Amino acid sequence: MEQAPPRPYHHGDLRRALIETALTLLAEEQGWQFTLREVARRVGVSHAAPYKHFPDKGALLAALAVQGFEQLGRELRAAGEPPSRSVLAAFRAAASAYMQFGLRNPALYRLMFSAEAGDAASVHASERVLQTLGVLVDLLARGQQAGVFRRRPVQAQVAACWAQMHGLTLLAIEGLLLPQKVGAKPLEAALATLLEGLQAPPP
Amino acid sequence: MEQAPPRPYHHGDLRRALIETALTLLAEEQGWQFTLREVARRVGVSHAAPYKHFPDKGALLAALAVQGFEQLGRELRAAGEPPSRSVLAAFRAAASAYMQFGLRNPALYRLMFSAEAGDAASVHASERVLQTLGVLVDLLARGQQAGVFRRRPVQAQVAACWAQMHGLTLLAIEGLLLPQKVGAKPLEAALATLLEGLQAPPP
DNA sequence: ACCTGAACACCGTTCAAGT
DNA sequence: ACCTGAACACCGTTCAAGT
Repeated sequence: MEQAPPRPYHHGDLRRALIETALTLLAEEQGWQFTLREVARRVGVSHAAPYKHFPDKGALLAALAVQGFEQLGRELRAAGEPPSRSVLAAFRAAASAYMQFGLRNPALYRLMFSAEAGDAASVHASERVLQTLGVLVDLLARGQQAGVFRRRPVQAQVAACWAQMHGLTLLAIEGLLLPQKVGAKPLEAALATLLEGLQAPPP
Repeated sequence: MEQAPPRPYHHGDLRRALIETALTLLAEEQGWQFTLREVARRVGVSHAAPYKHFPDKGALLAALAVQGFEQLGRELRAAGEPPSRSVLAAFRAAASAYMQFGLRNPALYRLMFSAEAGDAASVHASERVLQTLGVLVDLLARGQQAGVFRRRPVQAQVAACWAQMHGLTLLAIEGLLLPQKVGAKPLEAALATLLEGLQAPPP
């Protein structure tokens, strides 16, 4: 007798199916308030099955957050690793990619930084983020050497940039940066203010 | 017969008691995941009683958020309304007060900007915030006239400042701005970067 | 090894009924 | 007017038992 292909019960990889369905629900429900039972239902599996792959709901959420950081890291590198552009252009591109990731995946972005979602999510956030922001660190260092950025401790500069992008992204997600209230192009304008703080004054 | 004093059932103002107990729980649980039933239990009332004062849990959370915005507004005004200081000093004080409010009330601060907590919370956030940030608008306008700030659209500047403070506050709350990772005094350093972007260069 | 079904201790919310 | 008690339809999580 031939061995049946090792497709365990349903589709061979429940873990991945759970993560993908959870990502869908995260986007649909605009948050991590979706239920584990609903995830199981959609995947077509009993509500107890997920517990064979994740110790609890928080662990599943943490897995989503990790995916988010990896994706964001990829997009930042794609935007910031310069194919012969100026440091400034690369920096702008990276900052823009960061904010657009947040706007395209609002619920995921919030989850990535949400201590409320069971802590697990943000436990490793710290390390993941600093990896993710490596592109910015490089650009700031190069920009300082090229004389386009003020000479300041890079760690402090990257913290300021990160905070600015994080704040803008979240405010934009919540719809609090509406053009009527805050000027025509809030994201661009805020980025310009940030750059004025980073750029070295002409000698 | 004397009328008994109109203390309805328990302490005369269940609504306020619910809000105050909920604020305590919000701080204790580090988030709005506390249960309405637990609030009722602590107040000493049946779990159905809150529904006579709030249509649902989201409405109670919204009331907490409103309280938060009012408190933040008061603290900003106290810090920023200048008893004869320089615009720059007043601005620093206001920014610092903003971030310290967030660090002192992390769960409340998150709730105030949390669309997940039933939307109701952030529905009015937008208007409340712009009121709250009025102090900054004034300071930026005065600073521009005094020549200490770059002449830029004030709405764009205030958006940039707000985003910076919001981002710093949230990152600090999540513990992602640890000095080891990001330099000695991340908040001060980021504020300095912000100010370099706002301040007019010497002529 | 991987999944199911029943069960436990909870929720948020509703509603008739009490004082 | 303000609150209670029982009830409904859910959760997250556990665990013996199935294949």
